[in-house]
Amino acid sequence: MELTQLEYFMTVARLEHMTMASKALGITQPALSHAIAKLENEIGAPLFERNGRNVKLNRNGAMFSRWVGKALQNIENGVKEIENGLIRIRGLLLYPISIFLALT
Amino acid sequence: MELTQLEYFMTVARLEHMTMASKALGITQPALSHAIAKLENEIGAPLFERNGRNVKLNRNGAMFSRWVGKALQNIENGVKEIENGLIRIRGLLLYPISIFLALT
DNA sequence: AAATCTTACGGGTGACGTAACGATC
DNA sequence: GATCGTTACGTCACCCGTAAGATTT
Repeated sequence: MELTQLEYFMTVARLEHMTMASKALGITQPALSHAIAKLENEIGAPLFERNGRNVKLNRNGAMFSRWVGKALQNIENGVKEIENGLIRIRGLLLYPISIFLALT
Repeated sequence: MELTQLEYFMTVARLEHMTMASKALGITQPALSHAIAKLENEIGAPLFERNGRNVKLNRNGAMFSRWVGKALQNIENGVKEIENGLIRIRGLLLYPISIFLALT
């Protein structure tokens, strides 16, 4: 299980449509279909209901998406916190002067 | 950024030692070193302090590890919830009877 | 010199794209 | 028959392992 898979999963979950999700993600739809199938395989249970025309989260998928949403949010927060803590001067990432002084 | 990278990161953060972490993860140490460097590159800032002899989380790494820990926990919870909600009969994953009855 | 991390480089696996198929309305 | 999802298959990128280099004690 990898983060790309999980982002694919969240996009399909939100749009409930493989083709549209694949376009939103910038990959082809077979690739997306395959990735979702692989994820379901790894989890050991299907996450969507297929009725031939569209896809929709089933009970497991709904539960899982809540946790995955939190996980992706946490990672995003972590990255943001680092980005906010640094300042960029002439292409170099440096600590703000205030923090630098506090550390020395 | 991928989940494997993040698990590598957490292991190195915990053990503060590339070689031991690589053994714990079952990969070679150059591979781990490379993976960590790649992660730091993607984030845009170093996450560890190197003093030639060992590695230790720096300020950014410490912040980031807190968020990543939460994220990995979230994903683990999601998988667990699915596993606990299902019962396995003759190789098939099925809802427990109680849930099945509640839905019908 | 021993231990540790980093850089260089080559090979095998897997993700993705194109094509063909299946199914539903 | 049009639209959408799945399966088949080949290619290219990337991860990892082996080897060599750099650095600290």
